[in-house]
Amino acid sequence: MYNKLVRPLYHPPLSEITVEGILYALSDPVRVRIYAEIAQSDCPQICSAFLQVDQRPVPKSTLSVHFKVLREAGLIRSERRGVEMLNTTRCQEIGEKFGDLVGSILRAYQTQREQ
Amino acid sequence: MYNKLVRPLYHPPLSEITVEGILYALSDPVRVRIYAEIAQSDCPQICSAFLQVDQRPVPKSTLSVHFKVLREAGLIRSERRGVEMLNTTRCQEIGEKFGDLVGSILRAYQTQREQ
DNA sequence: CCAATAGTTCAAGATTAGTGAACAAATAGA
DNA sequence: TCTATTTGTTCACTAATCTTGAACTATTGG
Repeated sequence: MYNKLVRPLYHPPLSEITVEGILYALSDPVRVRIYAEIAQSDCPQICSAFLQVDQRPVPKSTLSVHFKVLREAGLIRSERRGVEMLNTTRCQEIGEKFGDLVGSILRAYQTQREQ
Repeated sequence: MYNKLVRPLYHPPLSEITVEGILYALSDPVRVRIYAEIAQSDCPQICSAFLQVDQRPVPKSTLSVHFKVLREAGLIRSERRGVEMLNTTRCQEIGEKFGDLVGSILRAYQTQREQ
């Protein structure tokens, strides 16, 4: 009956995380919003928490792709719990490698939103 | 004889410069290389200085597009002098608006290149 | 089991990127 | 004033990437 397979999620090791990958992932307004929300929250966030971003609906297939981009850029870690996915940031690892890169991106977006 | 027109170059005002535009522009390895070179040089750089980037040839139509992306993201200013274009960064203006965003991106790329 | 829920995959259309060839614009030299 | 040369832009076409509805997988609760 079923013939499609859901492949296990890929999380790149720190050595494979690149600046271009991070910048690309965060150059999309919806993706930064998602990332920023996960980063500032103290508990893991599930994907479907973002079916609306900035009052706009995000189709769930699109949302799935956004999470994949963030994950494969090395920005987040996704872990299945039951029927949901728990998403957390990998900001500590990235901080070790790239210093305050991600922090200054988030601050710049914050500044932009305030204007 | 001629029927195509070269439009004047557009430089967005500071108010139109966005974080997403900057991240997108700098998420391309060739473009950051160009930008970094312009930023660290004390004299304006001409476009054709980058017909080779990282030992690889860059077609000049492609190069023209890269400069356009950097320019329209607000990262550089291009001024024609004679037959050449002089390119300089707008890092001071951007710094006023977005703090150390661009600096930390360049540092992260530098770190990456050293590994 | 079955229904419900959360997320992924696929496929098709839309959008964007890369580039060779033709062109534009400026200049230097005759 | 031509003409050749140099630098960069524009166009048009192809390739690559993005978006998203529909179908599917996976897990759980009843």
